[in-house]
Amino acid sequence: MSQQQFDDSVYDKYRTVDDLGGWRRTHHNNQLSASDLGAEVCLMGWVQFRRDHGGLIFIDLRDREGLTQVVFAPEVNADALERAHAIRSEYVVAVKGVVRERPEGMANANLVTGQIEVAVSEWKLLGLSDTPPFEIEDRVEAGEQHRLKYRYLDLRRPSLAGNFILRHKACQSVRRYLDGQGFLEIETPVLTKSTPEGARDYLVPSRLNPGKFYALPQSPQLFKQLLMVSGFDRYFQICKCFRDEDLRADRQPEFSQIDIEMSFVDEQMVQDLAEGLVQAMFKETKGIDLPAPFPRMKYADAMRDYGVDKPDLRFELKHVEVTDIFAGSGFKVFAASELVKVMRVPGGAELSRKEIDEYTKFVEIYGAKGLAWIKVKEDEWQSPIVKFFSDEEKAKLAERTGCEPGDILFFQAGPAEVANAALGNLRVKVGERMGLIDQDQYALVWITDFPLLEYDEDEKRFVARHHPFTSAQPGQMDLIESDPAGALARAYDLVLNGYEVGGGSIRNHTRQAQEKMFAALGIRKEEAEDRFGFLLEGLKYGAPPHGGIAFGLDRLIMILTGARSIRDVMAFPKTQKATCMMTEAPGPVDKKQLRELGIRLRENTEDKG
RNA sequence: GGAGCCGUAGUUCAGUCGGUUUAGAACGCCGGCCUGUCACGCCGGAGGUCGCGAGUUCGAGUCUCGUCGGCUCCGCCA
Repeated sequence: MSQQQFDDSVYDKYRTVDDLGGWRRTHHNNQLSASDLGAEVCLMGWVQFRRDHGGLIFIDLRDREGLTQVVFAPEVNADALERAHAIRSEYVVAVKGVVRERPEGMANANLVTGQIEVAVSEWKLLGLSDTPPFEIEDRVEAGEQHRLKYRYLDLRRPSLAGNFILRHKACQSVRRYLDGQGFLEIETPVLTKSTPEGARDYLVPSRLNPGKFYALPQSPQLFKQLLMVSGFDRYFQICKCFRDEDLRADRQPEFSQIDIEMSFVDEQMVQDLAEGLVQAMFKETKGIDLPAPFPRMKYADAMRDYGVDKPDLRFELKHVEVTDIFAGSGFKVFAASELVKVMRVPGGAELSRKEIDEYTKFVEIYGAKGLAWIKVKEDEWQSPIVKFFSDEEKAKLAERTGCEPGDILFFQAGPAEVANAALGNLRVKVGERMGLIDQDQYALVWITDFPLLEYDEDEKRFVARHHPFTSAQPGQMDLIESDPAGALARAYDLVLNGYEVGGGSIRNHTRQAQEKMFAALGIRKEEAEDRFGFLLEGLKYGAPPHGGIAFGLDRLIMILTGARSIRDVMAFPKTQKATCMMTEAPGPVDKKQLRELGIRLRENTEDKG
């Protein structure tokens, strides 16, 4: 018999109750201390551990707050002890008893309640439990497959439960802070209109309008802008957003956003507000005082120094551009490249050949052809490529990088996009390897001055880098036509430890500017009217200058809790194939439902009913 | 759309070059003993479609192909 079994008779035998019988819980399991000695208390919770000594039984009783040891002793109630032999892991019990000090030397320093125990005078079995499919403990991590199928059990683990307690506190701090700043919390529709520009939409068929579909919002962007036209002045919402794209450790198809929009503001005002919000969140969840203002970095500088637009500033390892040094070099690989960058890693000469080979494989993921390197030794440069360099090139390289014996230099050469991505991501990997990352540090930075547009090779047109409602920087509106790639946006991202945790912009608040933007994106007038007509219409009637920001709540909580995945801060997350292991969503639907919606499935598509 | 890692007892894993018995360990589970444990301890026990399907081979947990599932990443994510 692998699983413990029980039937209805167990309820009778151990006197399971159907209700509380008037019992009232007096404390959570983290609350009792030496100051409660002698108090008569009633605790309820789940059985974490049972230590049955025959004549004496200890149970660690768990609830979401913590553990308390309760003891069944014959001198207190022999009958209660006798019945307690049947208690098993995860049974739900209620106990009544007196708080008493543990015997001399028996305190448990690992437990908040370790000074005391509750001597059980009476207890009730409130619920039985099968043996759980995995042990509900922080020490043992079950496979994700099991954890997601039995998510409600996984959520009992203190570390995971703690993530949600922190998440709750963070949300409350946001609401308190924004309320104090004069914001109104207003809800926007979840059933809305598909505006296929950007991510794929989740579609919802309309029964009353056969052949037509709602879309779930990728963000409440247009609604919040129109709330500014309404005159609400300052709006926020903690809302679900939906994007039908592939998943990552930090990306789920439905996720939560702290969505903010403000009227009569510029970039500085939105950023000031955002900094105050993040400060409040850190203070109230972790007790951390973040210094403000957060540093600013231009997009172009981030790309130049770090190769990515979301640099992890907990450590240095800046890139150095050396394209010019090798412009006419005899080393053709470098000479012919659009961009040549070097990353000096202090002390990196200790890296083994095996590690360098792994890094080479790593950068190939980003399209790099290879990974050139130089180990700087006292009297020589050890490297497979240095023999191709002239003395002048070597001298300039040494001067530009400031390299010293014991360092390693990593090179990337190629198209700028590839070289940046490869060396930028390698930077993080090497930073971890060299122990440069302080896990307790929170490095925030605003990335500003993004390009407004970028060329999309697949669509053969320019697309908005942020979104099409972002305004161009003052005086740059005309660039949209003359030099689309050169125009800068009034957009800003907030980056925390290498994660984009927020992004926003000042919007186009005139119809003219917005129409010009659509034109630059190759969206015809009729098309713009069809898709965004309600926005353009709204902008006709006195739209105030406005802008805002949206924070990725899940990512923020992930970083605050130190979770490795966004899934660990979402109660019921989806798998990489966007399915739910617990409910088995998405699932087939009845033919009747489809008929009502006017939808017919392809012959080979699975259905039922 | 693509690349990589993984799938063996309820769970977490080990399983060497394809060959030694009945595929192991730990935890959990079941039974017994136990009055100061706290991941209690001691004794005993049960528990396996090696994800699934083909193939190679005298012989497959191990090799090959396919397939399903989980994870990480590239593309994608205004």
